[in-house]
Amino acid sequence: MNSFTEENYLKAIFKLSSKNSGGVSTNSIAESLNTKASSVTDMIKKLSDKKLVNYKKYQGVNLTKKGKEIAVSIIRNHRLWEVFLVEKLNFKWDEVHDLAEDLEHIKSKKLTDQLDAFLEFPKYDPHGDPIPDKDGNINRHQDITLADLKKKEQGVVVGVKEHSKSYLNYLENTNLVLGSEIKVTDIIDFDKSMTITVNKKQEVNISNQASKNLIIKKL
Amino acid sequence: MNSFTEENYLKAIFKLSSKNSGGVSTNSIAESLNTKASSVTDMIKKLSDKKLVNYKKYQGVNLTKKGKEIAVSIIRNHRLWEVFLVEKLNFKWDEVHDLAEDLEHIKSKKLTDQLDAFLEFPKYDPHGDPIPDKDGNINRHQDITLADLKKKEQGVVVGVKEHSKSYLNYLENTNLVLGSEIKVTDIIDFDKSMTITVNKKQEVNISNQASKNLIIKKL
DNA sequence: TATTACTTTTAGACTAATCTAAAAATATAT
DNA sequence: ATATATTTTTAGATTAGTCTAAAAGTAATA
Repeated sequence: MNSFTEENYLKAIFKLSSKNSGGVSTNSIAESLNTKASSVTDMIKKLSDKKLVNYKKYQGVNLTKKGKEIAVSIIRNHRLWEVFLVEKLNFKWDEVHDLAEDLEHIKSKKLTDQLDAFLEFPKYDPHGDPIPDKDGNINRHQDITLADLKKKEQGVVVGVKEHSKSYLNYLENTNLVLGSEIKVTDIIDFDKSMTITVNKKQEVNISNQASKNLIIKKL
Repeated sequence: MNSFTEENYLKAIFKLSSKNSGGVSTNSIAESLNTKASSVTDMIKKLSDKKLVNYKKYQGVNLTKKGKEIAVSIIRNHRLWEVFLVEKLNFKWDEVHDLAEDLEHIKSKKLTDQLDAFLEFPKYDPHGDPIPDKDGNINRHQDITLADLKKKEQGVVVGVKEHSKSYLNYLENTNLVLGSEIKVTDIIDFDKSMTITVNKKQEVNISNQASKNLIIKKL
């Protein structure tokens, strides 16, 4: 069995390696787990002994098949619990991350699969992140953000790239939730900020930093 | 914040002190947690420093008010999760203990209370154990077991004193589940084994060891 | 290509929780 | 009441995960 800590390392490595190709650096892992590079090196050695990562000194790491399977199953747990918390227990989308961070480590295939069934096999979590199925297949959506849209183009909000409470809160207050329809009415050349219409009624200004993190499906 | 381990000690002490009065002995804690007396002594010192138990060397321990509150809240979590697993996720009553053992340590008052509401404020868990309410009040039921009944007396199953998979399994196969009605038709003097009628149709023989662990409400 | 800067690893120390073995305290029994 | 048995505590080690500081390796730059 693997400890919570080991699982968190695997998850972090999985997320980092889907961003950039090549080996995942010690420093980037340390940063994403709020720990020190030396701790990461120690843990990497341990995971390497367990054949969960491939590792050559100074060359960064990559998950093995087995390591990837574990990472994906934890992500599946995490996202299913988030759906549960929002849909069944009336939590807001900005409140569920930390709890899911704990719940995800409860290891029971049966629990996960029954929860999945109870929730009627959701495909996305409350932030639009795709939920891996029983077999670990992930259904990623296109990586287009609001910032990629041009003047007069339209889209629907399908996800976020940033999960901080403050960002999610801001979005909710602006009615920019999953499913919201957006039309770009203007783009300021200077700072790339946008004026958009939300759900055909509300006019909103949005900074480039905010629009870059909002995943959109073009209409 | 307290570690999972500390919480498990508090829970064990709580359960042991409700059985016998006076200080809970080091050995009994060690036995109930499958650990060694020396480890218990160490942990007791730590809990004592945190003012969660009262401790005098060689005299056993007792929970302080604060320690008791923590223990009760963990038990509340445990039993609510058991209800969830059985009622919503279709687990059997003999499958839920170990999972609840993990889930109980997720510390969020909001999560617990919302779960309670979602389950419509259940009073008992799937084994008939009472669920403490928001304020920690526990609604214990009378401690009469099947073994206390005399010939021709009747009762309803309201709980179990033993939670092992094998015992619960045996009960289920004999239709001795919560709510089953029992009439004692015969008691063998030699070994105190009983012949009983379950739900007015089924005749069953039950050993004293088994009947002593079945909590009954007399009819 | 040498020097500087940055990243990664090693060495050694710390904390939490555990263990074994031995010592100290308490309980039991002749 | 004294010897014996049992329980509890102490002392010292071990393991997982972390840290700081220093050494080693890699990358970037003049």
